[in-house]
Amino acid sequence: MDRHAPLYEIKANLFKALAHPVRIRVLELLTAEPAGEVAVSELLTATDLEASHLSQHLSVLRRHRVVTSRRAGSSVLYRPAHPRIVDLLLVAREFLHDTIDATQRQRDELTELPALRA
Amino acid sequence: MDRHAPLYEIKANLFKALAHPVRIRVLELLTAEPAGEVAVSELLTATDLEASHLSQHLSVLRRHRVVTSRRAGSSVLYRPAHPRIVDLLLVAREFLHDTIDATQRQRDELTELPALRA
DNA sequence: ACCCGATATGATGAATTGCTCAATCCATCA
DNA sequence: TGATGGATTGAGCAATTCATCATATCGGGT
Repeated sequence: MDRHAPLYEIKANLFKALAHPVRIRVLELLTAEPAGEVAVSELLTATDLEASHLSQHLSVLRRHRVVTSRRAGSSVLYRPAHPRIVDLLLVAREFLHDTIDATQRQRDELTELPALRA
Repeated sequence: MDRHAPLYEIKANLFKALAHPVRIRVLELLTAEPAGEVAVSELLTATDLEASHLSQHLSVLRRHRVVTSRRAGSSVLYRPAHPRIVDLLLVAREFLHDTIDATQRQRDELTELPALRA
């Protein structure tokens, strides 16, 4: 991969790997599963994507070692490659929760004050 | 921003905001500072970028509420907008630490075994 | 061996993002 | 107010990433 690049570049690449709605969706499906493993076929029905399209995103996640896969007969099972990946999603969620709340409050104030003036 | 999009899309956008080496570098400078605040001028000398270039990246970080800024006289100070942002970088670092270690070991094995055969 | 369902890869044009340069804004100080 | 240093914004082109389609691979069953 890019192991010989400066650390901030490697880190940026990791975030790049996560920077797509389909890939986030896949990761959330993987982390939601108690078994920890999900078959491509399940991802396919859950996301309603074209097979090759999903496969390309899975390939990105694999290339960045965010997930690992193993064959089980004719199907392929994916799982998060490391517990920290799950953590990243959780921390992101906490951040967004607080941030969206704050901007919501801000918006509420903005839409409320003019009303009081009327 | 994009508050009315599905959550996985919002999350992807957050990671997009982090998905660039310059922005990672800036965030690391911000989180390294015990004062918690760093002036644009300092970022400028630390990163050795063109002012407008840095400014564009700061703008991305602001737009996604990853950092906040305030004016102090003629200069502008930036800081991480939320403790979770710092956490994201730390978790990413842990993940990369483990992952790079693992691939390094793998590579070592690969380069070692052929040698033994000779 | 052949076929079939499941998954992965490769190539192409479309869309997004990043970089460079010029222009603008904003605060300070003379 | 005019000039100056610090920071931001906007426009145009280059580079990257995405979606779609066609093709290829891999296992399992016949």
